[in-house]
Amino acid sequence: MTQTNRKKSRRVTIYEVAKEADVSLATVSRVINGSEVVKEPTRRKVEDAISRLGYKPNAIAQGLALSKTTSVGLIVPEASFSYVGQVINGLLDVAKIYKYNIMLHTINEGITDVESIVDDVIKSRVDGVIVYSDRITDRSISLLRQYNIPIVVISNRVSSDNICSVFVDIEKAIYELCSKYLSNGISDIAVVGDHRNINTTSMMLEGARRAFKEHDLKFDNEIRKPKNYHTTFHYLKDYFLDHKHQLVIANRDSQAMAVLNAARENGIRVPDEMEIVGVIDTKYNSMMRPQISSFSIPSYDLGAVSMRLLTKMLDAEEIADKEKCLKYLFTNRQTTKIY
Amino acid sequence: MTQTNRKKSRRVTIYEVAKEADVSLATVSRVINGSEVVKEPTRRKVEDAISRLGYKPNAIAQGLALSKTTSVGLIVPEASFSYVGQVINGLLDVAKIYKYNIMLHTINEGITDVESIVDDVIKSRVDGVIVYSDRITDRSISLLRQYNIPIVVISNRVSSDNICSVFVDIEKAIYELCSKYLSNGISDIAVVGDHRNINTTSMMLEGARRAFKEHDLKFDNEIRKPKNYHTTFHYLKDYFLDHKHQLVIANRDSQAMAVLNAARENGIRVPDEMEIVGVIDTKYNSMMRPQISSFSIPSYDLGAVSMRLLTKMLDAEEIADKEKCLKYLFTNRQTTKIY
DNA sequence: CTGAAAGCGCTAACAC
DNA sequence: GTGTTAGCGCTTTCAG
Repeated sequence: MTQTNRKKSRRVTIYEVAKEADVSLATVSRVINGSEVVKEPTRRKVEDAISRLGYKPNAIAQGLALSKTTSVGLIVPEASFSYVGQVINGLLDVAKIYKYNIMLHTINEGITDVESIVDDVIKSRVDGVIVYSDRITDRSISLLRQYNIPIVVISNRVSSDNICSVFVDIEKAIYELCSKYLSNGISDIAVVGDHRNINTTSMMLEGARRAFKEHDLKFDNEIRKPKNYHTTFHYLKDYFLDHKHQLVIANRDSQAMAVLNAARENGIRVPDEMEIVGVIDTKYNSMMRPQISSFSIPSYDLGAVSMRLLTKMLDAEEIADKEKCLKYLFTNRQTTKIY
Repeated sequence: MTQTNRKKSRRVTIYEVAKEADVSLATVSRVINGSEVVKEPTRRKVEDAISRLGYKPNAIAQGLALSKTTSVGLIVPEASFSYVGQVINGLLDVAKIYKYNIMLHTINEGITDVESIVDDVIKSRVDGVIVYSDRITDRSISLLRQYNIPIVVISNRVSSDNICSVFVDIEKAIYELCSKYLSNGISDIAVVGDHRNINTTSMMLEGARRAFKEHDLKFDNEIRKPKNYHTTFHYLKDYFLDHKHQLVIANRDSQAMAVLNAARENGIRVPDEMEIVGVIDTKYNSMMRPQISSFSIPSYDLGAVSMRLLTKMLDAEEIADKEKCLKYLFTNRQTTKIY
């Protein structure tokens, strides 16, 4: 680090570099943008000046000049970070590769209304937006679209002019699961509703209904329960007093855990008397005893693929498939006996 | 929404608003910045034009003009999002209030070196930075400081010219815990090392050592184990074959769970034969059976307080205490009998 | 109270 | 190859 001590604070600009290197600012610009036309000696002079001065291009000024910020907005639901975290990790890794920055926004029900987030997003002039929300309001999407900004929606199947989506076919997952159980003569199946993810819940229910219908049965075992773990747990403890399903399907890991704990504390043996399957897989599933069987939604990939898709949209590349459906697996652990 | 349909894409600028309202752009600027000096009728004209055109100020241009972006950089370690998520939530809520945007960066060991992140941060010209990392390199901090950008460090006690920090006194927490146990005649205490958080680990060890020293004992029971849950779990299962501590203290929730599972699967009764305490508390602690006793580090507050502190630094307000130590609590659950 | 004009730091034609 | 210059959209003196 042989950096001259500049006086307090003053950020060094392209002008100063130009003067230091005794060239015009255009040349400096060419160098920092890797233009091929600069002659080698000139380039060296400039690069020397840059490192001598510790110059870093001002992305804001670049953004203004290019009408391009190389940053994308990310909107995620608050709180449920253990799962969303994986999505974000995938997203950031890819963003890094393509040199995009991420502006993070969270939706917390009630407190931050979506409108105000969309407002911030628009003002910040990001090049694109990735929304991970179970229930995007058409309202906010259309607001975003008015500004003609490319959007990728995660976990919701939608697409149109400037919108792509990446998701997992939960309906099919649950359909297959239920079918398998029904074929084995097990038909007392319940699905735990997830208020924070209404859309996912309804996909789960649809999958169950379809499977039941094919077996000439009717599915109507949605356990509608309160919001978070504690209330869910207590609700279920009560509920299981007079409901003993053979299979219970839950969305998030914490819900599956609540089911498991409530069942066992009511003396219901898992998996002998009741089997449990989670949809979302986090590391906690295998830390429980018994370990909870679950689908493994590829959360990291959900993020990575979304970001990659967005970069394509931003480069105006041709997109073969605007609705990308990712594969899931089923991981059989200790709360199931049939699989 | 009575918004005229503008042609594709063209973002409306302050000039267009000015023309539409038949005033100068300076006046429009005054209006959007809430300047008091604009006469009411003029203001109305402008506001009408703004909503008619659906104008949103370009934050990038504002940023350039003001040399101020109203956005802050956030640097967090990758992955461990279930805990970090809470910190981020707190941070975002406060950021929202003070109208700051967050640019999210993650450090993933090996892949993204800190230098390149610092580089991005500087280029993006954020007004300030919040770093949540157990082990900030002095190198990167000093780089940031060269650019004279205010920094808040979470979970590490540091402060200087442009740096503040917010943390929890883990050393004291462990000291108190150990003291209590030692006073009760329990001295076979072990601390599980956390490779991802070396600094935290060393604070834990120091606390233990101090307590032991006061009882004229010497502490040297650090369980040095591999990185993630699975290997930790297997390592511990082996380890517990010939080590049966009376109290085991672990940092993250997943580690405490690994300890619990490994112990029980080796036939060690918890808490009768072995007690377990976690440092970080997440909802998963109380989903385990037995529920894991732990300190509750106020993660949300860690984020919220940090952001608030940063806003003060950015407003050049006087900061009474540059090193903010947050309170913790101990939550007694089912893996301890003494507390 | 409002308008004109000079930047903020950089890019991209367009000259030379 | 390299320099000149006109913006990108907004804020802020400084006049009037």
